[in-house]
Amino acid sequence: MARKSGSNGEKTAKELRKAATVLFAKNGYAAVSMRQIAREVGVQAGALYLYTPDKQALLFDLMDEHMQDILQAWEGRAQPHAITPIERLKCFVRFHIRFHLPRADEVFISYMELRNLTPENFEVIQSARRTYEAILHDILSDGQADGTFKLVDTKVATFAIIAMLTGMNTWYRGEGRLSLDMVEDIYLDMVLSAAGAKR
Amino acid sequence: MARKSGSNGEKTAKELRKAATVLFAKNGYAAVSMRQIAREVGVQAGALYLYTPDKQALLFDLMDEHMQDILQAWEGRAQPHAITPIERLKCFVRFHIRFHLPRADEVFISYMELRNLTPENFEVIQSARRTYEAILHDILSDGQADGTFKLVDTKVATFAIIAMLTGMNTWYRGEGRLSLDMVEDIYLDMVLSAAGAKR
DNA sequence: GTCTATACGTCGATAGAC
DNA sequence: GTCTATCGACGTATAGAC
Repeated sequence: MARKSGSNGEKTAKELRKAATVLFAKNGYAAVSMRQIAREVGVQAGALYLYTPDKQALLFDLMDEHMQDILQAWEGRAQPHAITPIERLKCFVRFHIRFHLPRADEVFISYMELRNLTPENFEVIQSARRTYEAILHDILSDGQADGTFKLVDTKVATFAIIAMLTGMNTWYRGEGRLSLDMVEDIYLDMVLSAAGAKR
Repeated sequence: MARKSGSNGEKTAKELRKAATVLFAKNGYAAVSMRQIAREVGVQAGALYLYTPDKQALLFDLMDEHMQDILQAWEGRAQPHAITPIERLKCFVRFHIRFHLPRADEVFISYMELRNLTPENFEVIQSARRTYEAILHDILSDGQADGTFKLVDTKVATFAIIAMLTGMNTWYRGEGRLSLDMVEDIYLDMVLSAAGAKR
């Protein structure tokens, strides 16, 4: 990375976020130093403090932005109001996969670095996560009520389905034998079956 | 923790492993210092190096022992040879849940601290994990072959089911509204349905 | 906006007394 | 088997020059 000169504030701010995301995901928040991040950005460590009050705020901002992005992306998705629970569930599964897969680093951080947040910051992120889980839970509850789904417990099913879907990030790489469309169909099939819906 | 005097080697060794497990799980390997661990054990930091050559070996030993424990527990489980794929799958799900739930710290470490292993140590742990995943994959393949299961892809299903089951560790606490037996039944139901098996 | 220099603490690991 | 003392490196964060 070459040194910069002159005014680069906006660009540096963006590069800082990107470098921190990559390094935190790869090595973990606690194992990454501000000096490492600065080296990646191409500035000295002290200059980073023009863009973040401290390292903790940097982590929190990355996680908070990620959670806000998810919720906003869901609100503004293409299909605003599917009719049946089964269509809504399909819509959710596709959304989850398509949103999470291209953001492997952000997803990884948001799951792995929860324990490195201060209690106050932790609560904010957890609250956003609960909001997201509630989206799926509402779908399952509605489908359960009208007989579309046959679940023993909708709350457990919410956790199970999200864990199953997010787990894809740990193994899927675009270069493998399966295209994104194929994987999407495979997970759709398993989720609908797990929910007790006929296909 | 009270100070010790006299010969306590064996006891200290065990306490070291326990303290490291708890602290690594709670705060992360990189964020925990040898001094913290020593304080928990009740000795000075230097004394820890009688029991481990360095911090990395300590992490690896914990993870390796955990993986070996899983594999040995599976080999020596009560039901040595179930007949049908469906019974074998039920057996696996019950085993996974019953083994992982009481070992929340070890499971957490084994998933979260992979990136803090040296490449050589990482390969050892990954190999053990693949061995474990192959157990489930064999069951799914056999059931697929004889028509018991209806899966689009048994490899993806292996990842999906393990992620779903292990995800339980992130939310289940014994004090909630659901007993272990109930949760086991809920997950059994979802796994069998996801595999396309009739109940 | 970025640099250099630095304060000050803590880290992993070792040496040698007991 | 454990202690105290210590080494050299590195951590976050700040101050002040340019």
